[in-house]
Amino acid sequence: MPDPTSNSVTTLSRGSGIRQVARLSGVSIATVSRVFNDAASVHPATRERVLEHARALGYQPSSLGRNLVRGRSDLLGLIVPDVSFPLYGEMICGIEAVLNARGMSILLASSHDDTASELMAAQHLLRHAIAGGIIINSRQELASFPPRGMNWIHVTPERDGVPHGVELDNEAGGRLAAHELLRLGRRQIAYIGAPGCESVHRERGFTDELRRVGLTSRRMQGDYSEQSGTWAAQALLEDGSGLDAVFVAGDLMAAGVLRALHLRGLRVPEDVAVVGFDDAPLAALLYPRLTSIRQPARAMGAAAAEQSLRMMDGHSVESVIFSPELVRRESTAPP
Amino acid sequence: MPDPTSNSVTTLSRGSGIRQVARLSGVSIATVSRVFNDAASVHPATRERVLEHARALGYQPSSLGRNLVRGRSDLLGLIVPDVSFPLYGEMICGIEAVLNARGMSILLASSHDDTASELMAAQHLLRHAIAGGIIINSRQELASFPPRGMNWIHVTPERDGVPHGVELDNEAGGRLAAHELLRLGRRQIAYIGAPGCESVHRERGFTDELRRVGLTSRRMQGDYSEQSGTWAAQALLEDGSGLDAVFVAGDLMAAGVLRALHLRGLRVPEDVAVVGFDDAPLAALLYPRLTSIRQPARAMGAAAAEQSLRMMDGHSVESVIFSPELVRRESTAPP
DNA sequence: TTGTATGCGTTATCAC
DNA sequence: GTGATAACGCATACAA
Repeated sequence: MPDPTSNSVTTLSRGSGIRQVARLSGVSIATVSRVFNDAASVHPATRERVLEHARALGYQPSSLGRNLVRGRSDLLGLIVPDVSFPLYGEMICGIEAVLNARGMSILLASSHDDTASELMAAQHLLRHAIAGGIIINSRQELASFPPRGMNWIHVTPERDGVPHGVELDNEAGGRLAAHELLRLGRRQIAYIGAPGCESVHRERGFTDELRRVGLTSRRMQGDYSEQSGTWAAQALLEDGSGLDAVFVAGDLMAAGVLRALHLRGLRVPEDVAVVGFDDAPLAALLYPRLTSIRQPARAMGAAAAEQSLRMMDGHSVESVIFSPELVRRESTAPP
Repeated sequence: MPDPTSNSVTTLSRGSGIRQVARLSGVSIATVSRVFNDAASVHPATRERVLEHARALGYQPSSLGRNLVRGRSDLLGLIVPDVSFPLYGEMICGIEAVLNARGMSILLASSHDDTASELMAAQHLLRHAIAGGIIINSRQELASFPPRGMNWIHVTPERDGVPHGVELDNEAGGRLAAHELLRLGRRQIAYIGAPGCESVHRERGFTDELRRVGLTSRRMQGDYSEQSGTWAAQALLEDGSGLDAVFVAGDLMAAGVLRALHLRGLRVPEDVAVVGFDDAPLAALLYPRLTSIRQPARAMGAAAAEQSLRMMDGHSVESVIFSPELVRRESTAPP
């Protein structure tokens, strides 16, 4: 075996390694390792000496080496459809906060709402021996997706009846919207939905609540875009059957609805009340400020991270369900 | 030395390793490695055989091992003030797209606009032997910050006169706004700024352009929040010296300006024209839709990633300066 | 309390 | 074209 210090030049050239610290401190690398994992017993004097030399050399233990020997990295893999979507950004913040407290960080990948790239992303993350994984709004079959060899936490509406991680109680959100609109005295209410099961659940809660007082609602289908909100609202207005409130499955679409109403010369909330969904930052900036069903994205992200941490530690995890909240703003009022 | 295959159970338990593939294929691990780095000469038949067994075992080379021996990981460290800020999200998307093409991914950290946590984040990333680093809107002294041992690409307005990476030509943005407002026939123009050098540069370009036609502008100071935009606009309106256009340093503040104008019963754009800055997604959703100076965030992110890649490959990098673009919408028109 | 020695999964340098 | 084998930087079981 070659002299452990013989290649110190190489090592130095890419930052000081554990060996330089050991050599200068007059101890073995094992002791240095112990100091930095402040686990076992190290003589206070020795520890001081090592720490001092480490500081002088600017030594930091390499995560690469540490993770390799541990067989698991200190990274959490995160797959998100699109980082630039505001709600996902919030979730990421929540995740990061929890992770930082454990000295871990996020390895980021985007799925672009595409099954194939989602799968590729997952495999890529797996190669890095991530300690855990979180997938936001996966497009895959929840039951079969997690490629294998590790468990993922899903942040997504319930599907396939599979327990999976964290979700929002979308039905409760729908009920919240209906309840508020009814409370305000609205009676001719419409729902504007979008593809995906979130929308289905929101609508179910909404119509259930209306049915309790013997009301039904008309419905239109959009695609979460502003434009589709405008179109849907226009269609609703055109058949002239009367409309005094509309519940929209997303804030972006709601922005389109507000515009259509305004173009038509209708006042919000006087003539028509509007309730959005998500409470994206945007909601508070629209004119009039949009009443919306708040999805606690940051908290949901944090919860997902905590579940993932539990899973890493070998504990069992259960699905945690978040309750949405009604945020009253200017777009709703009595007629 | 123990039999290399003696610990195959351990290895298998955490996913198949290079050794199982080698053993089953009847070749040495060196050959397997060669197959997956499709570099050197491997007999086509051998390659086929190895690939087949690898697929059957679900083998993927471990990034941990690979990065360790290479002394550098395939991760790019990214420090961003706040992931949930829309413009940063766009940049991240741009960065990711470029990185994916190289099979690299993003190691994410947040600075929360705080010097101390920014430094900690950088050190944390460094421990992971990141191949490169990008810092968005660093709070540090550009000249001294990059801790040491590696070079970072900064995405930030020019400061300290240090070349650093990618930036937006904020002065040009200011000129663009002024030019448009003048072209439309506006003459009583105000600027609403905010702390930081971006705002200073935007204002400089703006006033320069006004000066060319012998005009000056009034100014107010906000802090990029909607509320501050409202206050600034109200202050502008109250001293009654006339106002027919306002250039605002950020879209969020511009939203506040629109609201203040509306509350005052002034029509936009008929009475007062408004130009924002950034062209955040929000801009197109306000009422009226906001004319704004577009900051090509996605392209800037991509450029930063490309510069970082160049740096990793040992090439020199130069600062790349992006030109903003005027996006005309409903908030501007002739008086 | 400390040192020695081994192995983590991979790449790369030599031989053959 | 292929196989040994030495690193890579670290943690840890075991010996001292």
